[in-house]
Amino acid sequence: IEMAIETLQKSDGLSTHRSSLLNSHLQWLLDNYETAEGVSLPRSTLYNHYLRHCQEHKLDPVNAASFGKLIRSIFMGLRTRRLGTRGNSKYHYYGIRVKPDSPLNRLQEDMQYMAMRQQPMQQKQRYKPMQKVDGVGDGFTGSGQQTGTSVEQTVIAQSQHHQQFLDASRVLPEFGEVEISSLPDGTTFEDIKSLQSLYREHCEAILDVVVNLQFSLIEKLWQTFWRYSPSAPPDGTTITEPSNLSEIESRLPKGKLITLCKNESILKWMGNCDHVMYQALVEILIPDVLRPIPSALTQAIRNFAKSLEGWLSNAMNNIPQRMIQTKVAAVSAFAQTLRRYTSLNHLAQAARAVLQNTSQINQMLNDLNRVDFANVQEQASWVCQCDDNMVQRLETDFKMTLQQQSTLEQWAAWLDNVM
Amino acid sequence: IEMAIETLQKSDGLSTHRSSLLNSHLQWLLDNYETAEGVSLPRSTLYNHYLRHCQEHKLDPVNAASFGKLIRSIFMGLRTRRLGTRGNSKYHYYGIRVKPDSPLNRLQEDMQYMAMRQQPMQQKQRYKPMQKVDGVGDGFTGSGQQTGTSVEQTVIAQSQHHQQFLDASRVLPEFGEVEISSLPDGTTFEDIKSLQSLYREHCEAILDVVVNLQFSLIEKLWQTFWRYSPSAPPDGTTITEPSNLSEIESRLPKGKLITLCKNESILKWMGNCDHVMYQALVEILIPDVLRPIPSALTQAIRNFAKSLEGWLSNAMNNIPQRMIQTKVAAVSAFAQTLRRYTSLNHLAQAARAVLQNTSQINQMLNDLNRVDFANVQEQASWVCQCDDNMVQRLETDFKMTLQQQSTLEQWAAWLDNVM
DNA sequence: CTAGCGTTGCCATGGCAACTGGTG
DNA sequence: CACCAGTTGCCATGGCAACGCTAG
Repeated sequence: IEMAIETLQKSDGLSTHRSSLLNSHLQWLLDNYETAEGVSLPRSTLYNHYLRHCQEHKLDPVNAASFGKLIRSIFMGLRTRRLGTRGNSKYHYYGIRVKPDSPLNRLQEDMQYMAMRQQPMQQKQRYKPMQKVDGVGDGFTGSGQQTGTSVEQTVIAQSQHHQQFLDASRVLPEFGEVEISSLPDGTTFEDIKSLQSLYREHCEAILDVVVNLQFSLIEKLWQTFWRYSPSAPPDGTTITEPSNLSEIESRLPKGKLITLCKNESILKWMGNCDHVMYQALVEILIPDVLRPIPSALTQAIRNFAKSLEGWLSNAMNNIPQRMIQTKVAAVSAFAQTLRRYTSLNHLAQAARAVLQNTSQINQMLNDLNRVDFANVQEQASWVCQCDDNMVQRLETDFKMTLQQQSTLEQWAAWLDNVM
Repeated sequence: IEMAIETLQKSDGLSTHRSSLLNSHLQWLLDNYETAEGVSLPRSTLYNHYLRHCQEHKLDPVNAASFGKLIRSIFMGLRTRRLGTRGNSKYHYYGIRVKPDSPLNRLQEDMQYMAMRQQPMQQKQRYKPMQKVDGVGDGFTGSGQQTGTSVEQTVIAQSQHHQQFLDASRVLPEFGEVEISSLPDGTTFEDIKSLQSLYREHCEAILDVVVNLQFSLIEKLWQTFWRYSPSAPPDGTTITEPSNLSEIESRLPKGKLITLCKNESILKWMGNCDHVMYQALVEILIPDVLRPIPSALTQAIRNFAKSLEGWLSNAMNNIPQRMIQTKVAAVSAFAQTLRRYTSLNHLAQAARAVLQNTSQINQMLNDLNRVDFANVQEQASWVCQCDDNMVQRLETDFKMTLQQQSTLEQWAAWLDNVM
């Protein structure tokens, strides 16, 4: 609103000679961001958006520090905060947000990752608590404040955009049948059939929400399936999903479920199912340990992993111990795997950075020596007794050494050899 | 003086429970540094001193930022400056210096380097301008201000400390004889002998000052040898070294020197001598391209290299062109080599840092996985169908992969193989 | 007068330690 | 109450650009 004034003032005061460049950046910033109280945006996010914008428009970007100056000169009164879990704090601009109608809202950094995964979105309406999109980001968006970029929001915006289908029933391998020796007392073969299909659908629903990264919905799914009834109903539990619950209850009453849970064969079968499902989930969340994963997603996954065990054991509070133990053990292993994979992924990214750095330094070295070689050839007569031919051989040799990603020690050996 | 107050106040206000630690650091700081106007100290120097002090006293050091707090709480009113040549600026504390009587004055950071080079010091009094130690740091201590750490000062303090001998005549290889076909007009065989021995001594003197890193003295040496007489004597040239000059003049008059300089054989011979000498100098300055060299020394060497050509051509202003050209070409090549080697050294250090970083990350990875393997073995039954044996084999395999400094790609292959 | 260079202001980012609010 | 974890103040370091001086 009143920023137009600042804008003009700024662009007049500073640019004049390179106004085209600055104005382009400026316009883009004004088009996509606005001041807003109480919200913050990670600096890196903003800067990355800017870098992408520059790349797309073939502008050469300024560095982060200068970009910071620009931002602060446009959006006055920005404060700085450092948010994130302990030891992972990131710098944020506090007092700015992406404009609600900005294309950046659907082109978040996670997009590239989600796009690489071929498998968005579109949930089948199954036994899933109906929940508003903007009511979800409750427990796992970092430390819980509005950072302006919730993974779930992003992803969901995307799913609405892409409208692609992913059929959980196709992704999730078959579960196999219960191999039961004798029916438990008071149950029929039909009940077992019901359990099988119900559990299959339950697992597909879980897979659905995981595909959509709506991790927090899992808790509700579990509670629904395991007929969770809080020992002391805390507040007005607005009868959540009566339809789903009653449908489930009609297909397999809670009593029978509990009976079946005590059966050894059922236990074994469900363990196998979980195994299959969790493997599928890992595949979905981290299809390739080496592929970069946006840190927001990593964080979300780790928080997810942290919550899993608690959710499950809580949801199953009325189920026989044996079953709880089996399933909680499985989910713990799953959580552990998620933690391990995200750690590995993180390390892989770090390692990649370091290696690229190495390459860059080698490249520098190479360049430096290339430049020098002209000179070396002049000096050849006095530096050593070698002729130009020799020097060129050396050069080739050197390049080869570089290309094979030589370690410093190999390089030392090479130098020793030469000098 | 009035800092004792600050001291007590500080140590009372802050420490109380870990007073021993703080007081130790504090006492050391107060013993070795004092506020002083108009001088600055590189922060890294100060911090390195501190680190050494901690190492020697088995105290665990605080990080640079916290150390900064400490310093500023003790020496009030420190300002910060960034000094150094363009692109090489370093942060300094402005308003503090090493106490004149502090042992740090003779134990500067360069010591470790000088100690590694086995070859200090003790100059033979040859045709070298007598110069006071504290009058030397004129042209190459960075940007010339008093940074409190002149390489030359350091080195000389050291030489006085070590009192070791290095005989330039032993380090410098033999020069060989002049192979002359016919004596130039007006010269005798004796003159040639004189030139040979004079030049040999001259070169040994050069080697001496280079060993002592007193680079700025070289100019005077050249001027003396080449009978430099400024076209317009600028100011009261207080008859510098009349003894040396007159001795040289008596052994080989300037006229004969000039005559000899026109002789092709002499030219060739002197070129060879220079070649030998410069190689020796390179050996002395940079005996091992891969060994870390303190940045102050690198900088000094580079400045030295920058000055060389100018000094020589200026000193030889009364000498025949042909000789000047030959010798200036040689010294240029020498300067170029110095530049190249210092660059290489710098890059080597950078590369080493990067590689160590890589190793560290690999180490982390290794640790992480080691921790995990206990867990993995529990999970083995469900994560995959492999038994513990298999897991252990994997672990070994993984370690091997790490040890061979695998690149990320190799590592990727390994992971692919496993997962 | 211009080009080069040291210096410095402003911004970024990151570590540590102190503070603080929620939790067993 | 102790403890944990997010937040923030203070300091470090480093890049870029603007400023001012000096030498050609």
